[in-house]
Amino acid sequence: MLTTADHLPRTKDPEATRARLLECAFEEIYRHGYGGASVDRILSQTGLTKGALYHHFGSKADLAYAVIEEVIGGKLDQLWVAPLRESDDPLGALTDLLGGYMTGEASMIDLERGCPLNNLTQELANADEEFRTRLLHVHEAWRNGIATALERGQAAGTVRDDVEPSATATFIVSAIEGLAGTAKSTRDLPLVLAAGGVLVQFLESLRPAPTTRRRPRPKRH
Amino acid sequence: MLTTADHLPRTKDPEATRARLLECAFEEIYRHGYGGASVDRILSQTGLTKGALYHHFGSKADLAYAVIEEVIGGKLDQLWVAPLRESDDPLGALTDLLGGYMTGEASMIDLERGCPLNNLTQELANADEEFRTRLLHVHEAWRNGIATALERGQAAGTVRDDVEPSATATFIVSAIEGLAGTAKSTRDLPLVLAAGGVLVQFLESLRPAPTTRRRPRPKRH
Amino acid sequence: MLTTADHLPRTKDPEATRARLLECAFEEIYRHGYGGASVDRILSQTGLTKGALYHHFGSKADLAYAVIEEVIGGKLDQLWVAPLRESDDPLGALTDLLGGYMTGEASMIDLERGCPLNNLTQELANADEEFRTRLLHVHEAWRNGIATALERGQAAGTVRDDVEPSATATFIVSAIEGLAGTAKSTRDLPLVLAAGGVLVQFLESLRPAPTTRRRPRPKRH
Amino acid sequence: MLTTADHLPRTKDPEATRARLLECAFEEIYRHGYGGASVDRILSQTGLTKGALYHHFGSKADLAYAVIEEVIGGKLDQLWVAPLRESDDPLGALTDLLGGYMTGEASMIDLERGCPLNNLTQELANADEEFRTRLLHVHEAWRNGIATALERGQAAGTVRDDVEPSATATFIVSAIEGLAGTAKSTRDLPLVLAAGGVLVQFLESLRPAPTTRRRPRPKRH
DNA sequence: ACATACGGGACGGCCCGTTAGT
DNA sequence: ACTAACGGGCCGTCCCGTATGT
Repeated sequence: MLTTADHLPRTKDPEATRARLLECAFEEIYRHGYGGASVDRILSQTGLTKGALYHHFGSKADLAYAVIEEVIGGKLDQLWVAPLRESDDPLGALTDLLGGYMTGEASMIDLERGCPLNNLTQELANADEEFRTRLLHVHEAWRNGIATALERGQAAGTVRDDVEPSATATFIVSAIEGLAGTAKSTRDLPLVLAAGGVLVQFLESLRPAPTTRRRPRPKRH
Repeated sequence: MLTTADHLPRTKDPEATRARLLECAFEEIYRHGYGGASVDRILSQTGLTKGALYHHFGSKADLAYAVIEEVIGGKLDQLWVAPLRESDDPLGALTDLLGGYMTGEASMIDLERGCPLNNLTQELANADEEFRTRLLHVHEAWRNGIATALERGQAAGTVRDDVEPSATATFIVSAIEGLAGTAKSTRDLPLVLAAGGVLVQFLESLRPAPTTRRRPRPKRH
Repeated sequence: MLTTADHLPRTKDPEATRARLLECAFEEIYRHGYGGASVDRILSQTGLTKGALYHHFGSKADLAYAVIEEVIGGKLDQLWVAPLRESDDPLGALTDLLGGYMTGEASMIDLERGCPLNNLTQELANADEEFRTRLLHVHEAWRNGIATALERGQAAGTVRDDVEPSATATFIVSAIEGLAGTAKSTRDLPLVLAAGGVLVQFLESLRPAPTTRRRPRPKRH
Repeated sequence: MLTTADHLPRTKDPEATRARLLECAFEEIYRHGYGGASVDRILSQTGLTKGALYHHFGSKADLAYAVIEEVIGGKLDQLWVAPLRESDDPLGALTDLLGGYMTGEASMIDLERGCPLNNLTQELANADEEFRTRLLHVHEAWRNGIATALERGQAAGTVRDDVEPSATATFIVSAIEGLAGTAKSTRDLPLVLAAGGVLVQFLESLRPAPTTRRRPRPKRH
């Protein structure tokens, strides 16, 4: 019998259990969708059993709600919203994010499985009002993050004044989700990159026309 | 007109039976997705039984394959591809289609249920290779239709020469699908219309710069 | 239109159709048992359809009845009963048949699939009285064939007089069927041959004790 | 004896539930074969539901595997193998077993339904390799039990030395199974008893020839 | 906090047989 | 004599949730 060492994942560590359930549930739902996700499969992967799950979450739906808000919402904020908060050049920042995520590995959107947010939205938005609300909040956070950044860009002079932040942000988000869907169905990376290039061109077109003087090309770290 | 009304659902009319199955299956899948679609529900709505379905289609998957190729592919061609085939001004035609479908009733994309093609793509593209292939073909027909129209527009002088038809067509399709997804989750028609307006602006930006003379604004029927 | 040549398997040749159905049905039932036999599979192998089958046979059971009586009964008579009819030395004849069939290829009993008669008996004898009756008739024909041959052997002096023909014939048939079952489960040909050798020894033990003179070893063609 | 009668079917008694499922499944399969056995019928007889079965056994096949190994294997060992283990006179012991089981009620082989082991072997041996393996193990246990007993008999002088234990045991098992099949199809008890008498005669013929003294007729309990 | 046993329902597959038609 | 469309039912699988126990 050990005297201490009680900080390790002991048999009873509700916080860690909950986190493991959330993570595995996210993976399962990402792969198979909500309807296709199997509670038993999640359990067998976590090594837990029914009792544990239904202790932490009231139902499969409750589990999915938490996945949407905590896991997906968290990842989206970290990947797409937070980077914009610090920049005065939202268009450049978005271009960087697009470039990084489409080619890189740290993206929420992978080529084969699409965007988890988009996947769930397509599957559940019109089936269950509760789901739609939660998904909507995540979407709104995304749109608002971009819209706010665009406004800040306008204040900083890196975005044209005649750009409507809300509509444009909505369009940008829609385009990104659409590209993710295209990636998922085609699995044709060059094609998606080319289409992403068109999006970047669109973003560039939102910059103020270069004055006769110098253009205030902002820094991109 | 024939004296005997032989076009009515006679006791044995395999063609009509098949068509009814396809139509009901499309509705069911549109509403609940493929996984959530219930064969029994389709049957009870058509008034047919298992035997009939199993005679015309080997499985639920076969039924869905036919829905994708015949129903969805057919509607998409009719709504989005055919109208472009006759026009030399693809940007104007697309603008009209967007305007008509987003506000109108004849669209494949309704506000609450999204785009059936996109729905199925999100659900099945990475789960089943067979499905992905069929969905891909429909997607390609759409993209190719737009790309070809853009090329024709370039030849006719209504589209800038530096536009890459394939990448741009892919982007346009992605944006449309993305807008449909946004519509589905927000159900906020004004917001979607505004974002659609941004897409229209983008399309306009693909027109050749007006020469010193006047631009040959093409007719829009 | 041909003037003659009407003896070829024309599109309508009920006799040939019936025969094809019987043969395919035998194969299917042999492989999968009666319950596991699929009418549709039989049909697809014959190239015929439901209508043809149910024209010739009233039901799946009727088809199986005909298989039992005509196909199985026929083969059994040809393989096990007819050869005994011409011999005055049933023990020698049975030994030859055993040797030939167990090693040879012309047997009704193949190593992997067992004896079709036995298979059906095990499956159906206690489930359906109608089946039991038909199977019983075939069994009786077999037993009677051997019993009669034993009696003839007794008259000819090649079989001991204290042998009870009926009981002994029943035992012999049982042992053969049992060996077939063992073959089916073990697929161990040497083992089955060895056990068959024991049966042959048993048969030899039924010969009259050799008199002081010479034994009348009968001819085996 | 415990004060609390905890051996009664409490609300949760997985062992008893499993046993009930096995017993009912054995009966159902005995009556209808594996293919004809209905899971729902088993459930309705046990009073349990799908969930319980699926918890204890992964599938209908898994249930049948357990029936073969535990129920049939157990009964066979108890009825045919164990009694031989204590005897130095296997031929006498087998004769007793044959006599007792063929007329008695405690037999695994009843007149109408045949031997459950044989039934399953005929139905499944060539259809499913997994089944064949399990059935083979039970068969082998039976054959080995008799073969070992014959060897012990040879050592004790109750069995002729020129008897090949393995081949003879295989033949005996085959003959018993064959008789069971005959019983099933004829339902003619006198006939089967007479044929069984022939088997007994064969067994007697395996005894050593009586020496000039008297044969040490062994005790039969 | 977590495990095991179990309830109960719904779904897709498949199959046998009939009927309308040729 | 034979085809093809269709009826209608049953089966095994699987799944989510609860109840009981520790």
